[in-house]
Amino acid sequence: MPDHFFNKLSKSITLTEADKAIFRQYIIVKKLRKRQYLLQEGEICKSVAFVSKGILRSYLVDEKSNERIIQFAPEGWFISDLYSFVTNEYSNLNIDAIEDSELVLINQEAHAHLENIIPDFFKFNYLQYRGAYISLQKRLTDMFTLSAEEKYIKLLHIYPDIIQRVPQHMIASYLGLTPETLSRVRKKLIAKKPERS
Amino acid sequence: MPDHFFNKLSKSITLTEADKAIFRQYIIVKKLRKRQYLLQEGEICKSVAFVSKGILRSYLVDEKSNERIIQFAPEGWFISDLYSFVTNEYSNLNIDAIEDSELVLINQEAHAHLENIIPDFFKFNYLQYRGAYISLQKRLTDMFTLSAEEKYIKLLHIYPDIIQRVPQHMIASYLGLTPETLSRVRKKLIAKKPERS
DNA sequence: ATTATTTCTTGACTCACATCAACGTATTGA
DNA sequence: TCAATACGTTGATGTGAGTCAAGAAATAAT
Repeated sequence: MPDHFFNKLSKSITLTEADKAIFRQYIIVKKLRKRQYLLQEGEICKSVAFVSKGILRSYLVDEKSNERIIQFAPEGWFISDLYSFVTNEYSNLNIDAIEDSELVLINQEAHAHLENIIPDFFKFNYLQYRGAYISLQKRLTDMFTLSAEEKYIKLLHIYPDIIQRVPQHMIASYLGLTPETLSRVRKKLIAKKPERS
Repeated sequence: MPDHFFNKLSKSITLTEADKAIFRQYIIVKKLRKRQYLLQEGEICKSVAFVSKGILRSYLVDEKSNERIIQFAPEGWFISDLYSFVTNEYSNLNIDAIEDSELVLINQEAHAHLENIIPDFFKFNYLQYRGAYISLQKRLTDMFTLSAEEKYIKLLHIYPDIIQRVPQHMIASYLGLTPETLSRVRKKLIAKKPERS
């Protein structure tokens, strides 16, 4: 089951068979049904999840109980509330499955231990965080700079796959729009550049 | 001059005198006058800057030639275009000094080399990136969730020092507001809760 | 199969913030 | 010291996206 996970690691670092054997001792494979929570606000985020199948989302719920999606994680991605994971503070994020999914979980102790005994795993996380920071910065400037339509088009180019798989109102939430606005944006776009059949 | 820099590192990792001696071989101390550029868009970001005195900003300029401030870096902070620094692609960011400033520069080669020979420096950067990612995520959700007034109040609480030192229109730009809007927000706030003398 | 639930669309209306424009006040610099 | 430039305020007006409400389509559940 964790093959997909090992493949992911192998893209950035060198993993020996011995390393894999160690990993297997510490990781937990878990399935999640659609709509099932991995983390609920108020809990402490005890593990990082690698998605080997399916797709999850992290989001927070504001005072008016609107959901704000922070991140989608389809297969090959990691998801967690890093803040809570690192500080052991209560999370204000929710993470749940959008489709039936399969995960590889690494809990706090395992994560720290693995980083210690497998230096390349430490390096892997270094690269992950650095990369995540860089892309989040891009996203932030886009959110500032772009109109609703431009945001949607950009997402369409960067993650066409996610747009296919995820309900439209979640896309809207991720982009910081209302479902109504996104619906109108799409209508306008379809009028401009009709679907080829 | 790089004392401030060493202090900063020492807060997260252990630095021996030998380590410091190595650092001194690789770092460059540089002064920047107010309004002077450290990086201009179209260049490749060749170094990471630690601010030991003064304050810098990174920003991008959109089609309508509005400035969008990404980050302020007062003393004790790092600034660079990490994307360009890591990938060697052309930067679309500008970095300049808001006040006369003093920097410690570490260029790409030095940075990579120092990470190799001083494992704790590697660890330090790991922590930096991780922390930067976490706080950027908070900022992103704030930008989505909060009104102009709430954004300003939040900034006032988190970085009161920066608000004191930086022209108001730059605060507006950082918050994704126009100077006019910020001016009106402040007027309203002062009316509500008058300055104590 | 048909009810229930979730998701998407459309229209009418509102509003927070942007834009445009003019002017007052600091700061800076030869 | 007196332009010049940078910075901040205020008012009038515009607009993109939100809100509210109602119904249509699609999906899921029994």
